[in-house]
Amino acid sequence: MSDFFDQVYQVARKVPPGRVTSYGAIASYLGSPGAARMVGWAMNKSGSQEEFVPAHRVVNRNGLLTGKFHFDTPKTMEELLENEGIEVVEGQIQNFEKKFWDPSAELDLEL
DNA sequence: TAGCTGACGCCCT
DNA sequence: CAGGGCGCCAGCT
Repeated sequence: MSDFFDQVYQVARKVPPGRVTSYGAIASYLGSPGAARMVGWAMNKSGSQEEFVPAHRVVNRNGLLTGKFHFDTPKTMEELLENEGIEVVEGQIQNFEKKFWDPSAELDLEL
């Protein structure tokens, strides 16, 4: 089971509330810097997972909510983030640099 | 079965 | 400074 996808889900679940990470960061953490696309694709499949996956805490390296349209409504992602104390304007996370949570740095490759 | 696409990222022109 | 193209791995048609 523990495939690229599962790894992504596990890391995504480890993202603390009020923090966000990027697809590339997760991909790099898993050992495939160029597989950022897979992370996004995994998020899409996250709905099939029995365990909830905070896909709203995963954005692109630009801090932009690129996948907000994949939620029930385009506003869902923004609301979830703002609900955690993250300021979002026009799908863009404010102070993204400060909210950014790097698994490679925080988890220190424990996985 | 083989090919295309996909919620990204970085390099090159 | 801006735009376009290639690379990544796996799932879906």
